Amino acid sequence: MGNANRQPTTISDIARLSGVSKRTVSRVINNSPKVGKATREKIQSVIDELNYRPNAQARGLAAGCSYLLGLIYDNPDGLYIDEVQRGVLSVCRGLGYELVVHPCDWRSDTLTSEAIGFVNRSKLDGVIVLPPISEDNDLAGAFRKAQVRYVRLAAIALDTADRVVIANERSAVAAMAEYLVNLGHRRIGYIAGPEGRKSTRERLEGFCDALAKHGCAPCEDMIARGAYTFESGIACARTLLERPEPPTAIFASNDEMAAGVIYTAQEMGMKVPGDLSVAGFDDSMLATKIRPSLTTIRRPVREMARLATKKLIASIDGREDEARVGVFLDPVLIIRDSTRSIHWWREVNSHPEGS
Amino acid sequence: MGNANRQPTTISDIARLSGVSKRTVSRVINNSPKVGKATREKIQSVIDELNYRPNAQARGLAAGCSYLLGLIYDNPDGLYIDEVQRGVLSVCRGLGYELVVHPCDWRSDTLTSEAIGFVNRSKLDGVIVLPPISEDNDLAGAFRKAQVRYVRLAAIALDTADRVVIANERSAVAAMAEYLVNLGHRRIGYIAGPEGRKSTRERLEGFCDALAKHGCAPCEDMIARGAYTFESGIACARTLLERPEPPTAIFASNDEMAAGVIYTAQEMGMKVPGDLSVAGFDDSMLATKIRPSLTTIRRPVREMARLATKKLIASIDGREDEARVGVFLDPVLIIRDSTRSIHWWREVNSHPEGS
DNA sequence: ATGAAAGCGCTAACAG
DNA sequence: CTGTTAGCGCTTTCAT
Repeated sequence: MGNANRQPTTISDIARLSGVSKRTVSRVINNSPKVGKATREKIQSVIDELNYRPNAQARGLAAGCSYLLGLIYDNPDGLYIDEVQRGVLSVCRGLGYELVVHPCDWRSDTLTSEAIGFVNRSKLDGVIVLPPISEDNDLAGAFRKAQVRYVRLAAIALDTADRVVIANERSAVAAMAEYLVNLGHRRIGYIAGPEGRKSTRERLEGFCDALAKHGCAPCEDMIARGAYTFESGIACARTLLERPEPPTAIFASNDEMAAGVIYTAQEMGMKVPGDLSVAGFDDSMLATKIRPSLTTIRRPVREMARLATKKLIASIDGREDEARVGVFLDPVLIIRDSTRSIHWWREVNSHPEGS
Repeated sequence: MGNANRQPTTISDIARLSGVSKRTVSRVINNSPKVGKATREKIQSVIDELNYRPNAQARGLAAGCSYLLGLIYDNPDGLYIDEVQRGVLSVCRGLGYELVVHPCDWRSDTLTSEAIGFVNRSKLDGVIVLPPISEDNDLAGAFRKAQVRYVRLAAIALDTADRVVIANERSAVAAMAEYLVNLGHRRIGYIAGPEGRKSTRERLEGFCDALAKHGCAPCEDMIARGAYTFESGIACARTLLERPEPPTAIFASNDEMAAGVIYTAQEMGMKVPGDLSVAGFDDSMLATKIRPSLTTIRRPVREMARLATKKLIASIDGREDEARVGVFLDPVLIIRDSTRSIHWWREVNSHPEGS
């Protein structure tokens, strides 16, 4: 009160008003243990009273860091991005980090140099990389060479434990396969994502392996290749359903395509789930807003983002051991109205007999 | 070549290697005109050769800026957020600015102090504020008092021209009203958003005024109050459709609620658009993925974000006149399959007779 | 047109 | 436990 100065408070003000040196104030700011209790409290009270906040630029310049994290992605799914950002920020809060976002073009030849430039320009302390860019090992290599800390979100183990957080999609799709088999389905269609992504293969293999394990011949001609779009879901559904022996269930590897499948089936006069069970992947906003609501798989996106951020900050702080804990997170199978037992009126026993 | 040093190049390196002082290098970096042509070229060549990039932290600390913009919002719609971010970044690119994101809680009592803290901590050069927080005049006032530059995205003119970009929602909903009237509808239901937001009122008034202008008694008992959710759309639709004289068309003030209306109508055995026309607002991803596809209104979100960013940076650069140009952007009416003439088999003449 | 020198606000040896 | 003293890399008066 009184000196309502326009100039923001600095560490020198705090030092002067507390009757100590800047060094000691600095210690309090940085939670150094080597400060007397009384001194610390005195300083803290002055800090609180003036609502002092250290200047991150100056801090960074002196300490060689920025308290800035970066988020690098080329993913058209705004909901996924938003979810990740909120997860990241939920752990940044209180740790004093801020998040700088960087959507970019996966296919650009300058992806790597741009990414490095992004990090250097703002002196980012670390970056989190989202799929599908996270699958780019060249980029990861460039980061390592440039001494840029990073953590990737992925579906498979493509880096060391301190640099990756993995949604165990293989086990998730396996659970889906089992679920469908237990519902009595034997002819099960699969709509894959675009080629070239590792997670596409991971989901497909995981699904087929699980089917095989349950005695269903791996689904060779029951596989269609989509593009993660509604329209491609329609096209693939048509292909699958026009076969002489059409599937009784279709698992599309994302919700948009699954929505396309339901639409197509209904257009063709089939009832979902009566004549055809349909399942998706993502638990997107679509899942509960189409009829029937969609059985799907939900990745713990926000949790993954939180974990990735914790790892990254642990690594920045030099707590390398902590940066290594926790890698795999399990997606969960969400059963809604688009799937049904093939003989639902008979009450199928759904206990798996093997294992 | 040769001195592949791990230390990043600094301005001093450039100065030494070019045989000039740091001051002159600084002039070149900042495009000062007062540098001899020969000197400039010499320095530039050294800069290029070493691929030197000035340290943004140091630059900011010395110059009192950060080349960082902030984005403040409390909006659950991830797609909207993502769209805005991409818009903002598309103009940041090349101007050397980065974007720091800050989702927060609208209702928190500490919203203002947190927002100011956010800006001060990272010494942001300016912030863009999204609805509904952008409607908070206390926050805006606090920003002005704290000398924080900002631009708000909004639906009404709640600030000076250099501080706001407006989607003309009033004219957009008026166009929708006109469209529905021209289809022959007279009993038109309206599902409003939650109270307390100015844009809620703006849309409602704009719609009713337009109806009145076309001779439809303003829709008093045809108005239901939703919450921008699918479920609330269902509830409101039920209310509206169970009236003795149900509407022949319903305009829901966002797509989610419109989807709920379509769902409910179909549940009740009505055909959309045969028995009931339905329209939404947002052109969300839902719009093309439900059946029938949704007639709706699309705001130029990305364009608004771009314009807001241009204004903000113009203001930062002191080009105040430039910061004032362009305020209103027009949403567009998108006609799909969920609306139809009330007498569609008769070929209604859709030319408005007034005007 | 160019340079010398004083900081921006903070951290970090290195004493004491 | 606390203070002194240099910088971090850049901008910016003020001279020349």
